[in-house]
Amino acid sequence: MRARGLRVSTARRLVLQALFAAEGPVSAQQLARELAVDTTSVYRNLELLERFGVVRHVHLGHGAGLYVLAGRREFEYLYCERCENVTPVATHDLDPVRSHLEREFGFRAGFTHFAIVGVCKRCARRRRQ
Amino acid sequence: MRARGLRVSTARRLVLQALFAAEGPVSAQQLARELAVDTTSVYRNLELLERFGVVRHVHLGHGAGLYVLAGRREFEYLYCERCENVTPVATHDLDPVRSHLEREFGFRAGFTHFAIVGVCKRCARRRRQ
DNA sequence: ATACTTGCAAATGATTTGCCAGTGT
DNA sequence: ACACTGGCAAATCATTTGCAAGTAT
Repeated sequence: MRARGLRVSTARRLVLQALFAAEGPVSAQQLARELAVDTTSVYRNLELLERFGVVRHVHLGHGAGLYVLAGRREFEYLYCERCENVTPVATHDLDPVRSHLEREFGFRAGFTHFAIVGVCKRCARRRRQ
Repeated sequence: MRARGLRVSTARRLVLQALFAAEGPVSAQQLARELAVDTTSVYRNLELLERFGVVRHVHLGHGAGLYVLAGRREFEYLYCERCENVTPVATHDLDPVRSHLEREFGFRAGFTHFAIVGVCKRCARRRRQ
C-alpha cells in the first residue's frame, strides 16, 4: 500500500492505524497520548503522510489542527460554534455551493482546510438569534 | 461613539484608528509594530473591542488571526491557497450559499470566522488542476 | 483617589528543529 | 552498514497571564 519509499516503522504504523480506527478528526496530541509515541514523531509522521497525500488536516473552531485519513467519504465539516458539534458532509453535498462560488466569483472553493462554521439545526431551534 | 464604559486610552485609540485606516485584516503583531504599542496591549484591546462587537477576527490560511472592524461592508473572504490573494465579499453575495446550507442541512453558516479557502480565478487559469 | 490600562517578563499551547542514539532494509 | 526514524530538549510563534507602575476620569 505505501511501500513507495516509505519505511514501515512502528510509530508510523500506529499513527496510520489510529487514524483508520478514528471516528473523526484527531489532534496530534491525542494520537501521541493514546499511542504512547512522542508528540514530535507524531507530528513528523503526520507531516510526511500529508505530503504523500495519505492524510490531511482540518481546523474546526479554535484550537489544534485535527488530522484525518485523506480517503474518507465525508470530506468536509460543518462546525457548530454553539455546541461544538461536528457534522461531516460528503464532498458532493457541497457541490452546489462550489458551483455557485465558481459561477459567481470564478473561485474554486474547497472546504477541506477550514470547517464551515455556524449554528446547527438543534442550536438554532433552541435559542433565539 | 464608544463612551459606554470604555476609557479612551491612547493605545485603544491608536488600534481603532489603525483598523479604520487598514485596507484589509491585520494581525496584532503588525498593529503593535506599526503603532509602537506593546503586543500585549494590542491583544488586550482587540479582545475587549471584540467583546463589544466593534472588532472581529478572521483566519485566512495558516498563521496568525487577523483583525478587522466589525462594521465593514465586505464581511467574508475568499482566500486563494495558491497566490494567497484575499477577495473580500459582501455578506449578501453569499446569501445563496447560506440558503442552500440552511435548506439542505438546517445549518446556519457564517463565513466570518474562517475564510473560504480555494483557488482564485487567475490561479485556476494559470495552472492545470 | 481609584479603577482601568500599560509594558515587561514569564507562562501557555501548538508546532518545529537540532541532535544523537536506535532500527528497518 | 547506512540512511531513515525515534525520543528528548530546546527553539519558535501566537496568544495569555501576573504584576507593578502609569493614567484617564
